[in-house]
Amino acid sequence: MTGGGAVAYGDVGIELGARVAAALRRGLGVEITPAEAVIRPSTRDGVDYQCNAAMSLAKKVGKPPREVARSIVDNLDSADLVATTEVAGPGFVNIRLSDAWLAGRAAALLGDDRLGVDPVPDPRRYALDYSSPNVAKEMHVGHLRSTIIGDALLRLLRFAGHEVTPHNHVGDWGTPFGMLIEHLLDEGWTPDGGHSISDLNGFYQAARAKFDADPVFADRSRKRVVALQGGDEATLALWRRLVEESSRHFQKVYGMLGIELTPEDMYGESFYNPYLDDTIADLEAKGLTRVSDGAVCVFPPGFSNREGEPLPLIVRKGDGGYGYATTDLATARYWTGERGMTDLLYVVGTPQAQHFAMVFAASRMAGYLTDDHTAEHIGFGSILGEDGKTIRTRAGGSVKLVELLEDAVDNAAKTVAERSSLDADAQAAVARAVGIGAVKYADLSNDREKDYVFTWSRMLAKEGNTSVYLQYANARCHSVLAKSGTTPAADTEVLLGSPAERALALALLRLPAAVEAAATAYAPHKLCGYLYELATTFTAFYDGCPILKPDVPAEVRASRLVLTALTSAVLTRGLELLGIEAPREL
RNA sequence: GCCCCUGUAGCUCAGCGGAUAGAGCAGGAGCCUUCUAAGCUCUUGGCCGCAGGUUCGAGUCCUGCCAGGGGCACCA
Repeated sequence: MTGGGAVAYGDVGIELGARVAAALRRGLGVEITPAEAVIRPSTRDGVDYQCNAAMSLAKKVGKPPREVARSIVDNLDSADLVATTEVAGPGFVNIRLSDAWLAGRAAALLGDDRLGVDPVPDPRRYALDYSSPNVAKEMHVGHLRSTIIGDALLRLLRFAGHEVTPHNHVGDWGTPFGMLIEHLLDEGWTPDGGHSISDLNGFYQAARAKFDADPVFADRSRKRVVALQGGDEATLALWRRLVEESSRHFQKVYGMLGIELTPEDMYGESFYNPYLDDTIADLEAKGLTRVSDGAVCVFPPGFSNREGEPLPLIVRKGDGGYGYATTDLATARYWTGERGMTDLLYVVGTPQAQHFAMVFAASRMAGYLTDDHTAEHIGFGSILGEDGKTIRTRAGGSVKLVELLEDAVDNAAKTVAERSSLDADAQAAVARAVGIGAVKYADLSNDREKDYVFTWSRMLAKEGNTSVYLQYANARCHSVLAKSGTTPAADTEVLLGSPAERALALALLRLPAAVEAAATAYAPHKLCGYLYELATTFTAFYDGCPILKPDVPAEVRASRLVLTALTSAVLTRGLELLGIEAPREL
């Protein structure tokens, strides 16, 4: 018996939970789900998993917790996978898996592309909003977290078995474009191209400066906004050039970061422009709007302003223009209505929490979100400098993403040059993998909702819980595998003769639980934590269990090579889910 | 004033209502004629902000307080 139904591998905890649930049904006539069996990995010596269900069930069943635990143990039909059980403390059931089952389960992972992770039985259709840079502005550290976290979630959710459509809510519309286009014309641009902007920030700042200093220019700019929004073709042509120019910059950054977003994923503010009037008309038709201080508003219940009065979501401003609330409502309506998505995710900083709460509330009032939909603001904290304040350059400006990434790669290159014996090209590739990986891992390994302090020393750290540690462990795997001159065969028997081997097999089987935890909580750091544990477990194995030494028996050597190959496969897959490269050699 | 988030080792952080709260960094002591020392082993270091409550059991849930951050009508 290896689990029930379609579940071929899955999570060991769920498997054990199912056995415990059966035992409770058999022994005490109690019905619980496998999850309610509260199976947790144990940190105690000689114990692999513990079941904590007995204590909470005691009252319901009317028996002392230890007696419930005793009943679980006595009725457990698990001779195939459990070696020993014991009732301990107030009513814990300590479980040690059988070596044979563990070995068999580990061996079965070889050649399994999904490494034991079953696709979710109930796939959802996600629309995932992330990155969201602004046209005509260089990407800065403020965009880093949304981009990295969003991309990791895209990979994680897809691997978990969901359908995910990313959409990049680029800031490509609004009043600033009047001045930007006028400035473009002053610079001699034509709609036909042949121009480029080497310094997007400089371009924006120059336009801004002229707007502030020159009333004539400011006036032209305002007229240009009207022309743009009125659909003037010549103006639109220039606007498109500006968007293209910026898009080139975004793609450069995405390329450096290894982000999967493409120009096809761009659903900028302008995209929703044609939907805005209709959305407002729809809200009005449903009687959800009220004019307040000249603005058309929706008042979702439960929100109040400084004076304790109802807080509006402004759908049409007093001057007739649209705010971001309008766009966000149209966005929700579009992705659920026209694209049939079931779950909307927005990877946007936590300061926007109230805004999204209001947009979701209004979307439910309008029926854009129903009981069949979920909408979630995937908030994240700010990146702080070492002074605990929002990170800035010494000059007080925002830190450019390109420069930050180049610094990270340069720094990695120095270390690579000191330690690597690879040729120059390969070293450059490794430096990119290590440098970019370090930036991403430093971000992803923290709980995304909290602010995190950015320090170069930690971001570029080569020790401890870092991406390099994982990459290094993986490279060691590949090194051994290459030296072995063989490829572990799928039917190789896995032998767990030492605690280190056993611990490694156990760790390898925990990928499904890690993926599930990370995907359901939209929390990549949970996967990071697991991968780091796996890597430390492997390193202990690597340290204590010779693989290729001459005195190692052939069957032990073959088994250890399987464990090594599996470790590499899990690390590589895990890093891929985080969007981090796993070079075969460092 | 109201709402949201955060407070865990010197620092940066994990911690799923469960047993003696874990990592990394920094500090201390060791380990390379041996598969990658970007590594390993050992070690020092905790009134989990404070006070109550719920629970068989609370860092975790509830209430109050303190401290820090953020948000609170036409910028997104």
